[in-house]
Amino acid sequence: MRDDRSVSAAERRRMTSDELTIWRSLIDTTAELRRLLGAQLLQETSLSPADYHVLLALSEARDRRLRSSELAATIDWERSRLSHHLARMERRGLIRRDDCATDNRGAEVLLTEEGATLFRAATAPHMRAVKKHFADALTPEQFVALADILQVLRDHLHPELTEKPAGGQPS
Amino acid sequence: MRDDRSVSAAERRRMTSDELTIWRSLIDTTAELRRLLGAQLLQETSLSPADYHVLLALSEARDRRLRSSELAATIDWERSRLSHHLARMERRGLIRRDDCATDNRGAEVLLTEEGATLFRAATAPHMRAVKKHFADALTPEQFVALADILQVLRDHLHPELTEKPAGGQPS
DNA sequence: CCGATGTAATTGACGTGTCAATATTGACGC
DNA sequence: GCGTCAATATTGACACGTCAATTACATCGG
Repeated sequence: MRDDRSVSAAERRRMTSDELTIWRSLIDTTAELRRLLGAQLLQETSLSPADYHVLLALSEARDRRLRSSELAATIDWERSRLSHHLARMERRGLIRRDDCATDNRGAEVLLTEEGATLFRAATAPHMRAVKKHFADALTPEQFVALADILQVLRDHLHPELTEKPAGGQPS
Repeated sequence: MRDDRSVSAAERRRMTSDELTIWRSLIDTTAELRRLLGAQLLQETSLSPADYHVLLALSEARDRRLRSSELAATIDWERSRLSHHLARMERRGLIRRDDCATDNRGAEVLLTEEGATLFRAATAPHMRAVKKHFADALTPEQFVALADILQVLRDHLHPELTEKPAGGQPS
């Protein structure tokens, strides 16, 4: 019903300077939010946002351990990036890498006690910071609008993943 | 009239899991957009987003030259970051650094012919890419809503810069 | 069993960003 | 002029990210 808007009309026009301004504002504002929250996280917990992301995935995994490639898939990182980062985290004692029992190529990444403790201690302050600098600024209506906008942007980026509106709702 | 919303009510509640989801979606989606457009820019023009940002500021400057610190202020970068990046750009012949005539401490950064040419060639493809992956996805109403949301977020980040709404409403 | 092919994970090189030192020079008071 | 302090710009050390090899093992056809 609105599927064809993005591929038929409005394709030939140039981008408005207003639209460009909003694009830059989006990039700049999100960058500033990331910097602010990242710096605060690092200062209060000695964990970088990347550390936090890895620890979050590990702490939610069964037995707090994951194959390296599953971890990469979970947080949508390139393997190489993860390898480098795990090396740094291992040096700091946040995680450990064991040889995998069922596949001698593989490694299993697991949370150390220190990693788990640091992550637990980081969660609440980080949530508070996100609330303070992001969530507290917006009205409920704005949250709805933003969620809608982000959904549209993601669908536009991944047209192949967009569900056909033909079938019914899952329960 | 709505100034006190952010400092009085709603301060004690915890953040909703919906709000957290939207936060993560905002960070992830903007990151993906940056990555996609950055990769495309780099591939088509051999300019990184950072290069582009620097060249944009320089090409809009009087005589296509700026004091290093003014350039840093214009694009809101730390001086050190700019120094490092200018060194890399100078190595590639995109810019040059001359001693400043009026202040022997300073340096003036200026666009080379090659830098100017590359930047001109990069502009149109980059605009097209932003339009394709961002602007074409949103309705006019969504642009308005997004601009509003970003304004609120920026005001929330910089309360000191927010104009007093003392005067009457604009029409 | 063996060789070709594929997959898991790591490594090295290099561009990028931040922070904490540096020089070096201007500006100001005396 | 001279000492002090601030401003300009750079540098070095290191964390982070990407890309292109590389290593080591699994898998499969024969």
